[in-house]
Amino acid sequence: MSHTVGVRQAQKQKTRQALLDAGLRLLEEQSLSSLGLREVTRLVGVAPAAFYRHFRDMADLGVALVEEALGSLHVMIRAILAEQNGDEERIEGTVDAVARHVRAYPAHVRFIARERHGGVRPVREAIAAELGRFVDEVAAAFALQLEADGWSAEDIRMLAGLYVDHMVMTAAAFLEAAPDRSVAADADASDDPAAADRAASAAEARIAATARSQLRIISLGRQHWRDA
Amino acid sequence: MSHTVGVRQAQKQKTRQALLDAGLRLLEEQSLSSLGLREVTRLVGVAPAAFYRHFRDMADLGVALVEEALGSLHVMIRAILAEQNGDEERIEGTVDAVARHVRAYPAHVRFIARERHGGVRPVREAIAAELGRFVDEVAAAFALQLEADGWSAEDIRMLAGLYVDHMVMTAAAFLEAAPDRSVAADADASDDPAAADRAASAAEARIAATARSQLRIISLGRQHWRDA
DNA sequence: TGTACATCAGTGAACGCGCGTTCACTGATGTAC
DNA sequence: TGTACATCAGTGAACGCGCGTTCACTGATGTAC
Repeated sequence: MSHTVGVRQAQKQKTRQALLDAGLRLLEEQSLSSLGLREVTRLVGVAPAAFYRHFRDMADLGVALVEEALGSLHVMIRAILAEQNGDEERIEGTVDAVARHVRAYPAHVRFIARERHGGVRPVREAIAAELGRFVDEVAAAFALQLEADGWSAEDIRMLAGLYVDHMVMTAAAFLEAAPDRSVAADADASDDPAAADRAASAAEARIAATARSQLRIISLGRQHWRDA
Repeated sequence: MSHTVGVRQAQKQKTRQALLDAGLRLLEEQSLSSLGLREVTRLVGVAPAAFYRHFRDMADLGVALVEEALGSLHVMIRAILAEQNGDEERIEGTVDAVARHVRAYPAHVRFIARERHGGVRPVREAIAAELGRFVDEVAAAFALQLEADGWSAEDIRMLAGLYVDHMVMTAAAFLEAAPDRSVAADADASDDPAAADRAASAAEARIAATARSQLRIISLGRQHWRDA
């Protein structure tokens, strides 16, 4: 046990993570291109110059956040793809998993939705690359059953893309339904927080129902693809 | 002809439009929450304080841009919905219309894609409201044929939402394929601009083919919806 | 184990700069008679 | 038509402020012997 990783290195990692956490928190209410270095270091409680020991600039921190955010999503995707039930069960499982993921990591999901088309090129590219890997993964899982049905590799990827895009859109929709606790007075309810929660749950249920129906449409289309 | 609108009012409109144009141009490479008032007035060639004669702040200018950007889209949507050909023709017409729209108004499309989940709440809300109106319009057009087939209003809206979301995603994809002329040295080609154009066209054709296939999947799903 | 030196994460002060906002103003346009 | 006054889009100077970046530094941790 004499050589864990070194006290110094461990402390450095802790500071780095604190910077990422602070950045992610501040990004709930603004976009990356307007996030300030001093804002982040102030929230962590370190000197502004300390930032440079960990990141070249804000774009660099953003790319690190992409990896953090989409790494956890890979875990989720694999769990969904592992389910080998019927179509309806897989649809329910997918929408539930997305809903749970958004509840568990709202800030990460918001960050990805916001910066996917945001103003910082390296971050956009990192997200696009990561989502592309996603599509590959989903396509590989689909290939097992669809190749036997005569699907081309290109069509399988097309279908996988549709699924992944739909998941991202559904995640973003769930996010909009979640109550925004950072705002003192909200317009969409009285100042009763329980009522706001109930309204948010109802909105969530509606989004989930819509997402399931849309996945059913896509699933039906997939089943009849080779007939056409 | 003695009373056009008044010289003063016409001049004011011209300045307002110049501010919107300058803002939109600057937003091609950054997001609204980092766009500066002085940046915009500098590009137009007026004093910073002149901004306040037209907009309360940048969020206000952003909301005005939403109306400008999505107003022109309504025209496009109506044209697509007016086509009364077969499924395959409507799919081709839709994808072509999206491609043409992105070519004609790249900056507007980029702005909507970027700020749809961006860091400025009033702008997000304006975009959501406008896209909602879109969904209504598409749903109304679908209702004509689908109600007769036994579809519920809720399911029609669900399907319309899927179409609109797919169109927005396709538009964003076309945008990424377009050559970025603002960057001096681009990584994805030699410094031969014609080669870059050819690469962009190929990417565009690939995106269009994928989008058409995805619309076919959705269309097939729609046809078999009531069987299930 | 103890000592002498190297490393390097984080400090704190300083810098020049561009920002948003305010204000009293100017002078062309509009209006009343 | 001409005159006297009102309106108001745009000016330009000023303000205080927080920003990103640099630099020589400190002192705890790591390493060699």
